[in-house]
Amino acid sequence: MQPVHNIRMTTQRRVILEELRRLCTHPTADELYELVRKRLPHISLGTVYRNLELMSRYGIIRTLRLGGEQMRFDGDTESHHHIRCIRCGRIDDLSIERQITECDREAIEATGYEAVERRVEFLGICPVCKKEAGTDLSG
Amino acid sequence: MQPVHNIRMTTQRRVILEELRRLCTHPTADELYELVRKRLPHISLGTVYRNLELMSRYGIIRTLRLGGEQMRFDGDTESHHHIRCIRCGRIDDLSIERQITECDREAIEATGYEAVERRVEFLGICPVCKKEAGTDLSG
DNA sequence: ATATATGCAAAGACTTTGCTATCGA
DNA sequence: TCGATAGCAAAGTCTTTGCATATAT
Repeated sequence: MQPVHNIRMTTQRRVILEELRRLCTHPTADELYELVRKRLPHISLGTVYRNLELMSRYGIIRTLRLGGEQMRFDGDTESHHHIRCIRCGRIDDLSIERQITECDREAIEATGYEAVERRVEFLGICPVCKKEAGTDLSG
Repeated sequence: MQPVHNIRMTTQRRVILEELRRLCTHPTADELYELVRKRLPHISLGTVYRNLELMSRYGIIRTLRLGGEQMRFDGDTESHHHIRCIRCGRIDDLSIERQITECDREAIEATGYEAVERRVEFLGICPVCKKEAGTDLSG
C-alpha cells in the first residue's frame, strides 16, 4: 500500500500556484480565477476550485476559512495569523505566535476538549480604509 | 430624525429568542428553525434568518461566523471565545480573555492596520468524539 | 496506455430577497 | 391605523460534482 500521491503537474495547476505565490493578498477562488484566466483563457472556475482544494490537501498551499466569508487561499504554508479589514475584507499577515499557551490549555481542558489548534483572527481597519474613514464611517 | 428603532416583539421573534437562549449549543439557523417549528409549525426559514440577522444587528444575540462553516448563533452576547470540535462541529464556550494585548497591538500596528478586535477560535476534539476516537481516527 | 485532470454545466448548500397579506403598538 | 413583519417561493452566492474528453507520465 504505497502513498496515493499521483499528483500531476498540469499547466493549470502550475499557473494557479504561480499566481497564488505571486500574491500576498490571500485571494478568493474567483479573484485567482480572473488572474489565471489572463494566462489560460479557457480554464474553468471548477478547475481552480479543484486544484486549490487538492493543493491545500497536500499542504502545498493553505485554505483560509475565516470569519464566515468566502474561502481565501494562501501560498505561504508557514504558521501565521491574519488580520482582516472589517471594511474591505482585505487580509494581511501577522507575525504572532500561534501556539496554544499553558493558560489556554487549562481553559480548554476544563471543557473536556482535547486541544488541537489555536486560530486567531484579528479584525481591524486597513491603511487604505483608514484614509477613507474621514468621509464615511458608517457600515 | 429619531432613532429607527421600531422593533416589534412578534410571536416568532420571541420564540426564536427563547429557544436560542434555552440552548448552549450555538445552533445553526436550520437547527433553530426545527426547534421553533415545534412551537410555531408555520414559521418559515426565511423568518428565522431575518430575525436572527435583526437581533444580531441590535446586539440582542451574536452571530458566529467561524472557520468557514455555516453561521451559528449565540444567545450570550458577553465577550467570550469558542472551541469547535473538528470532528462533529460542536461549539462550546471558553473563558479566556478576549482583549488585544500590547504585544498583539504592536504587531498589528506594524501592518498599518488599526486594531479593532481579536477573535480566537480554538479547535479541538470534544469529549463525545474523543470516546469514539478509539475506533476511528481518520477524517 | 491509462489513470488523472480538464471544461462545461448542472446541482448543492446555505442565505437573502421580493411580494402580498397580516399583525402589533 | 399603518408601518413593520410573516410566509412563501424565487433568486443569489459560493462551492462541489458528474460526465465526456484530453493530457501527463
